[in-house]
Amino acid sequence: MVCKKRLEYGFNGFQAPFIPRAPRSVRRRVFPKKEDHGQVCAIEVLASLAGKLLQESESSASSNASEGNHQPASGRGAVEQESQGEVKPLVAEGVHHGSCAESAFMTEVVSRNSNQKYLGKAETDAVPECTSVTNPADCCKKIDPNIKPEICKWEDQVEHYSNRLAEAPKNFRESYNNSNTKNGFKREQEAGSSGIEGPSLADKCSLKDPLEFQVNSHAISNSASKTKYPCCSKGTFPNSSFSNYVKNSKVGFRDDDENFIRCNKISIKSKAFKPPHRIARRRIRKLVTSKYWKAAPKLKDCELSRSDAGAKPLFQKRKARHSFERGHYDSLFKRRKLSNQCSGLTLDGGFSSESVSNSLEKGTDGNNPGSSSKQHESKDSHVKFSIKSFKIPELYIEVPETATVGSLKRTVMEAVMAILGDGVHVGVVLQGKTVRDDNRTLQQTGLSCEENIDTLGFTLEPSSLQGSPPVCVGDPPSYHEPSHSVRSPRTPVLDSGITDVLHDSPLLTTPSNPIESNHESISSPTDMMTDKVAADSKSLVVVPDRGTEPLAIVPVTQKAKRSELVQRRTRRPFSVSEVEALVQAVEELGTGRWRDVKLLAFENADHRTYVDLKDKWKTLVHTARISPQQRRGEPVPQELLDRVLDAHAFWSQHQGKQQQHGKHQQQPPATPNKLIESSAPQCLSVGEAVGVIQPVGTM
DNA sequence: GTTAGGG
DNA sequence: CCCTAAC
Repeated sequence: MVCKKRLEYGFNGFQAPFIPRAPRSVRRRVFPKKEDHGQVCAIEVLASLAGKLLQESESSASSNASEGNHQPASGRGAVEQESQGEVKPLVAEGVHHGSCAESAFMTEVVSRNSNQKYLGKAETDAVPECTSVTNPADCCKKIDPNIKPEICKWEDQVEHYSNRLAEAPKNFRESYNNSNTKNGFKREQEAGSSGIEGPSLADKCSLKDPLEFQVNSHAISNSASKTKYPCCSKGTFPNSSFSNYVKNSKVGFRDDDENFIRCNKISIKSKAFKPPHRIARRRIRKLVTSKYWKAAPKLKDCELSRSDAGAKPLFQKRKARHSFERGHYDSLFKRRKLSNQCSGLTLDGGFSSESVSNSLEKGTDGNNPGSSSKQHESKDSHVKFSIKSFKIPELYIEVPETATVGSLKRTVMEAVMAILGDGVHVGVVLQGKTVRDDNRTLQQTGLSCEENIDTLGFTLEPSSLQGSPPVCVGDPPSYHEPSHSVRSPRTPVLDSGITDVLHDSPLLTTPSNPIESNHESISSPTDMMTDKVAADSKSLVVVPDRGTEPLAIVPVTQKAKRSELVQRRTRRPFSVSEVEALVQAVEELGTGRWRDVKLLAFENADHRTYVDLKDKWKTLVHTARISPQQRRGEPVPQELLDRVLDAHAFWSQHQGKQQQHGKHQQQPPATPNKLIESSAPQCLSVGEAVGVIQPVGTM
């Protein structure tokens, strides 16, 4: 009996005050091509709001509120939901995650110019754009009509730069290296002169100014990663407001500054573009200090801006990295996988969470914190809902007694993300029945009458639920990335999924964009959620041990293990120049000295470990041996492959490991002719070799 | 911490 | 790329 005693937790739901925004990688799956925007935003709006409320009112009484359990309503932050989402979709989509809901909310509220109280804190955190508009109503007016055209332009722009990026990744690197830190590919130039590179790097460089590039790329990255479009036209914000915006460092939409870059051609140092959302996250970061936090964001940052050239901070702590992205894939996979395996459901069918209770409020705000939702019929016939939180009910997890709290958190997080991973829709339940007709008005539905308040509930429904089996929490086999073929071959730097995002976006059709910058949004949801779970322990209910009951639970030990080991690094195909450098280094140092190879040719490419180089060499050798037709990925010049074979043959037959003997060149069967020409005197001692090469790329 | 090799 | 065994 290896079975350890396990603790089962009935996850009666937890509050999700923050926007459980899934990482892009997931989001793209979550909202693929569908017209989900409206719904998505609805969730975010609601969730965001809930967050606000939660923050303001410490009331925790609602934790386990189940259907019908309504409590006094909070005085602030009611989400106004019009008959049918009007402004919401577009506006919200134009905003960037974290602030999405808020801003959407704000916009809506402001636009209506009513019920200031609803602004509450959100107001200050929300973005200023709309406030810069004299007449709030105008804001929305301007937004809607302009979005389309803006999108188009934006698209063009994105594509434009995307193409430029795609065609000159090395140029960028060079530019970057030349103008910035010492980072870079030491032997880039050397490689370029080897003839393998073809046209000189400089020639191909179409970017005159590195700065410009950075700014632009930044803009691109933002847009690309978001797959969203500007919420306001350039005409919406005067420059002044922009500068203010920057100065004040308010939480806001990144789109805004991007808009300015794009529309007004303002040349600002990239520094000025510290993503507002990052600022926004600050407060979150204060609350959540997870290891995931520290690692992921920075990592991404670097990867994005520095391409594959030396990026110091990269991969320093591989183990510590937690790419939410991957985790999501895992979750997704898990979910799908499990849904087929588990007979017992972990999630209450349909995931319908009566996590949102509600209450109706009359003419005035009750100001009673603690309610999950409130309904209010105001004079202007607006029904107001205040949803304090959504809960995910019926989530069962099981962990060993010896599991750590951290693993518990992760387990819960994974379970939750598995659920949210595919995207959720908001469902409305009235009197126990799901209201499916989206076209009915609240009035028609009976959502405007007090009598029904007690029986009104919002649910989170997996977008892909439709008749799908229940979701289970478990630990599926390791996740495998989709084959590369699925991905755009033009995504050289990161395959973070942006490509897919773009593809999936009904609004942006840019083929690909190697840049991504939405890092911080990647891990935050996780942490927030996990953190929340921990904090709101009330939502965790220990479920009596059910013994043999097949709850489809998987030992957390494995899960934990997986979670902690983080996920795969983003794949980063070697560029030809890198291969060239690798080949040359190996020619000089031989195989078996990967660390030296690394130091020699990839010292500044922190994302390439010596193991990577070794592996690459391995694949290179393999590639060189197979027919060109069987090769995939960026074609490696035959010349290089030849050199690979030569060098490999040479070193493999010369105890390559310690070419120390200095005499190993004594008639190497495959005397690497090229090896000789290539600059690597076979008799060169390590020291010499290094001495010769080291200086080359130093700069 | 490095290497070598299997996965 | 990851993971591990074996230095």
